[in-house]
Amino acid sequence: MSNAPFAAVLHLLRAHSLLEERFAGELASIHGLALKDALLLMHLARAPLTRLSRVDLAKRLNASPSTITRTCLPLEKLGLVGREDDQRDARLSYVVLTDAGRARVAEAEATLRQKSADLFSDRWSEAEIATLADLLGRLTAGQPGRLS
Amino acid sequence: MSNAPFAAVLHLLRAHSLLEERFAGELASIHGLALKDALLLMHLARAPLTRLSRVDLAKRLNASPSTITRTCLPLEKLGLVGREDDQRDARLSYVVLTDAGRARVAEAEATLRQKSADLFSDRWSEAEIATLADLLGRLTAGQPGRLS
DNA sequence: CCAATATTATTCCGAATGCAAGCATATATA
DNA sequence: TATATATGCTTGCATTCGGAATAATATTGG
Repeated sequence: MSNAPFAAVLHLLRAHSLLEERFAGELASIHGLALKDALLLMHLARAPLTRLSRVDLAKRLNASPSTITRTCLPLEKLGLVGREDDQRDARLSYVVLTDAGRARVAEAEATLRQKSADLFSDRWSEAEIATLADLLGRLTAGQPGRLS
Repeated sequence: MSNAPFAAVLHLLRAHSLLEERFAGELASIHGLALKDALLLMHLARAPLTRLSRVDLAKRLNASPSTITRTCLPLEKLGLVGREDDQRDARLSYVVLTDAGRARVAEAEATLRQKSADLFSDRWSEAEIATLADLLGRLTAGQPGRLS
């Protein structure tokens, strides 16, 4: 039996811890956003009309609807997202990115890009990074919530 | 500017969500262990004398010492781990794997290996899986808490 | 048209976590 | 030796999260 799948999973779990440690702090101190906040805003920024329903956000973020509700509350107070009711379905209330939110997520994303680059700055060739991105992308192919 | 580092990070975050979703449920229902419990036991199983101090466990699991204390409590009640005081340093209290813990972690690890293999059962060559494991391993090289 | 079911969002509650504080012990320094 | 500092662990507190229950609305099937 091959050991590679198990090793890949264990290393992925460890790498995730590393990312949280390296990214969360600076993202919060510079932009006032938790990593999950930034990901939420990034999903909005990439959505048509820069808005999504809460269940849609929940699926993309692998979170429960209650988490989305609570996560959005502070973002609303900060004026980064707003609410829009659907004309045809009174149950839906979209989370929509405001202009301030658009600006903030652009800044946060720039920081994330920079820190992502830093992560590979040592002993990584461009081809290796691309291979890693490709393989990880295949792992989540067909999943909702792809964020490119 | 290359987009590969950012794509790799985003895909890694997504892949981690996928793992949690696919692994946590079955691991809990079959073995009565959360994923973090299993990882803790696996670290113990690989340690000399199958025991580690709590701060050591905290570093390896990227958790706070208080989390380790509280995580170990139920495992103690289940008889999977025990306590051992250090002869020379009265501050230390090792978490040591019991025989029951050794058996349980072996079962859980077998399940994890199987589910890891399942994760790549479609459209993945052995070489690709090995490459992914290798690249992820390089990402966490030099970090504490490597688990192979 | 009406009843049954499904969907969306929110709130409540229990579980898990980190930080800060506190306690006990060990090490370093004067 | 005596004091100051560092280390290991635990506990209290605040925060975050998911699941269940709830409420409002929509859809489906008779």
